[in-house]
Amino acid sequence: MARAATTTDAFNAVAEPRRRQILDVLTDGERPVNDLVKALGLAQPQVSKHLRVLREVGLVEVREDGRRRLYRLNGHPLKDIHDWLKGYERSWEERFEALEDVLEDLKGKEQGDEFDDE
Amino acid sequence: MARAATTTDAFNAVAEPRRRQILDVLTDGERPVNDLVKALGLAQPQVSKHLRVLREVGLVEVREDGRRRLYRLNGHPLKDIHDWLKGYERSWEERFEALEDVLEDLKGKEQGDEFDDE
DNA sequence: ACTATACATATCTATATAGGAATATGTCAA
DNA sequence: TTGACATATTCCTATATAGATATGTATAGT
Repeated sequence: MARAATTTDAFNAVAEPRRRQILDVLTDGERPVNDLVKALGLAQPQVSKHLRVLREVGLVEVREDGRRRLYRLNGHPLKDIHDWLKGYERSWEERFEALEDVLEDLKGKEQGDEFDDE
Repeated sequence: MARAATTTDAFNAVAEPRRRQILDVLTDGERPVNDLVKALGLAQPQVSKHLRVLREVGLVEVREDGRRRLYRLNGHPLKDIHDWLKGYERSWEERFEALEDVLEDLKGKEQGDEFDDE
């Protein structure tokens, strides 16, 4: 199998830095493609393609305005990532590692047989 | 160019669901590879490869214990993702879209010329 | 010395990129 | 209607997967 498609979910979509940049710009509000092209310093077709990916995972929405298309942010899909990270917030906070070490000692050296029921 | 390597950063590493699963299991503490294999229901070589990716981005650390290798979580690299998401938390909260619509109206219909200085 | 166990690595294959370049589509303006 | 402008799509290519399979390496037990 190959890697999951970038359009699979928000996780895959925002793994690409350019796409995060696009979302960052859209934080300030609706923008036409041309603004994004200028902001990213990338060629227009590439920006359009990134926008397609973002659209497919629902991270942006489009609105037509004459010959321009105004893109706007929709953060909802990002909630999945945020929710997943919830369980890890402790793991990068100060003193977490020290705490872990203490727990480790208390627990009594070794383990790792919790799944041996097969 | 191709897609960025999975080992580029935490964003790319955790885009793969299996790797998130591995981290989830490690939340409960250090585990030997075999436990992860059983927990994921995946073949051992695949698990080892996922662990390699996680090791390369610093999301896990290893400790030798006889013929086993005990893997433990290191959440630090996840902070980058969390930090990036900080700027978006408002965007998925209740009533955000309604708020946006109001702001849009107040602002006066169209815009999109903030980058025309070229 | 054997053999089983635990884990890593190498090899193969199909697939989906990201960017570049060219082109298509649609809209506005004179 | 002709042309400039805004955006999307198509085609091309190099590359890195994820899983499957086979094999390598080290440690433990007898």
